[in-house]
Amino acid sequence: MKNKEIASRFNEIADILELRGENRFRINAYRRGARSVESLQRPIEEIAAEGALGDIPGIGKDLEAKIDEYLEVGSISFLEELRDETHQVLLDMLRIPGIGPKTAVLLYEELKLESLADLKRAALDHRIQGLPKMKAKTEENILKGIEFLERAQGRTPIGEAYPLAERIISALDELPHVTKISPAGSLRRFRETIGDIDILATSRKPGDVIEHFTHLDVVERVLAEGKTKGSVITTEGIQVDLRVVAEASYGAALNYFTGSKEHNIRLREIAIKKKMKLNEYGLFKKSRKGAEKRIAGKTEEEVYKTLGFPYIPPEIREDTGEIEAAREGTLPDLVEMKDIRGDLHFHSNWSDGTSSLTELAVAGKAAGYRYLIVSDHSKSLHIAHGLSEDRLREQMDEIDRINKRLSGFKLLKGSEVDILPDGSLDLSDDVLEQLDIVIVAIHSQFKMKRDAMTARVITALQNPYANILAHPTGRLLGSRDAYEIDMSAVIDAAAETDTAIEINAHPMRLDLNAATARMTAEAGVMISIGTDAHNPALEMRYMRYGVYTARRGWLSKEQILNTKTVTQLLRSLHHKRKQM
DNA sequence: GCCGTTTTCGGCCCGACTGTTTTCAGTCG
Repeated sequence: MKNKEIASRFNEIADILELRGENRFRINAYRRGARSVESLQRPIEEIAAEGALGDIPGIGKDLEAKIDEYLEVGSISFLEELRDETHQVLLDMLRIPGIGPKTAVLLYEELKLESLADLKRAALDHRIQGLPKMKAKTEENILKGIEFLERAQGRTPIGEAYPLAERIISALDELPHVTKISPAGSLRRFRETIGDIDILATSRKPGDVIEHFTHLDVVERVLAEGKTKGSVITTEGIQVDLRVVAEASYGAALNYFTGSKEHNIRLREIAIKKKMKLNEYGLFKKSRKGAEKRIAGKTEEEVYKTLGFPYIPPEIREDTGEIEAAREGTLPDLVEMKDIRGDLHFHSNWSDGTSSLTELAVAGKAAGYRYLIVSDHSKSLHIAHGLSEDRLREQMDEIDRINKRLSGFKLLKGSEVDILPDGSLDLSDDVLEQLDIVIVAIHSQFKMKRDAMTARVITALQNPYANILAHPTGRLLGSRDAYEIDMSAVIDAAAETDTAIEINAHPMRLDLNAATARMTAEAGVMISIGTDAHNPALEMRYMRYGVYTARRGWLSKEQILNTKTVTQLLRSLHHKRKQM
């Protein structure tokens, strides 16, 4: 799948054109094309093969030819020429916060830079102040920008960002004159990683709120402090932006600051066609005399309604079809936390978890669940004290004993069985047959060739007892890439063999991711959400990241295994055993 | 460079904050 490669090349073209001061609309066309290609739900090679590149929004004749060229020869000659004429340090400088194309070119030409190290040295030697429009402050900001770049590598996982945002929000919420406060941005859309944390509030005294915010304990450095907007870096190195708006604008502002940018642009374009104007202060209509009147803005619902749409939930505001679905009245009824009846991936202290079976039952019941699976590792996974077949039988007896003492709640007998390199399972069919639910997953030999890995997983799915494929791509956010595997083939096999695929809710996994989960469910495969918790006190709450990933994948509760009752769940899973 | 209920040319999302300026360009989201 070359979507990302092509998107990044279009963005690079845009960057270079911007450095050269080209027409900004031409630049924007490349950026729009890049976004469009990156957000495609399927491999661009497939679309090219169908001759349907021109149907992608933002892709016209020119960009289509460049995509074809890249797919055929692996490069784009136009970009190669641009690269030949552009020094790398110019592109490097664009990654420094505060430096845009104009400043980059000026610094490059005046200082004869060869690298970012040169720029840092120039700043330290005070050779930047004195250049046109550059003084001591500019120099200081450039140094800070370089430091930020060196320190803050990449984005923050939502599992870190969300709790931090909640702490800041609850601290600000205590202020007497803060009336409303909410997360916004990619955090509210529950993206798996967050660039910076956006928070929106309403207050009669916006300046006081901003001032309080910039003096919170978690603040290490203040980047900006205005009348309605404050921006800080926390001690963890995460940027947090706070905006304070008036009550009458809250809905419009929440919509604006939640994004995505692509979604917002679509909404604004629609507003313009309806002779309206949408900004963060509201939705406005122009009178004949040219005066503007606010016709919506207090709530998001009001903004969408006045534009002629139903409410679109934040998690799907990515311009991947939600505007069209809203127009046609076919928006999905997204799964919610309250629909979840149980956790379908959990470890006890029989393998590498921290808690006893009884403690699991107590925690599950306290969380309001009706069931919770015990899915300890199987024998091959020595490092996690995987259970032998005898130990697993003992555990099943113990679960039976505990269940007799419970009412309205059930521990399910499960196992997270290793998929061995040849695709066979680590436990015999005799034992698997006695389990309520069999999870299969890969924990070894990650570096197999793509075809072999795909065949390995498909073989496992063909076992009549395999119910759920867990963390199917093996990726760990920020530390390990997905292994080489053809997910389209795996999804097809799951559909054929009546096997579910997991959204692993652990915030460092989120595997399946939202886009693949959407593809999977569209193929008619059931999705299971499991926290993979090893410590209930800390990790059970990860369920929300799984549910929000499902929402980002457009899933309704009918497509999620663990919204079913125990009876429905076991009946649907055991259907496969009878079939095969 | 793309696009069309403004349709093959002439538009293209919009405003806050900063740092340098005396009225604004650059950057960011």
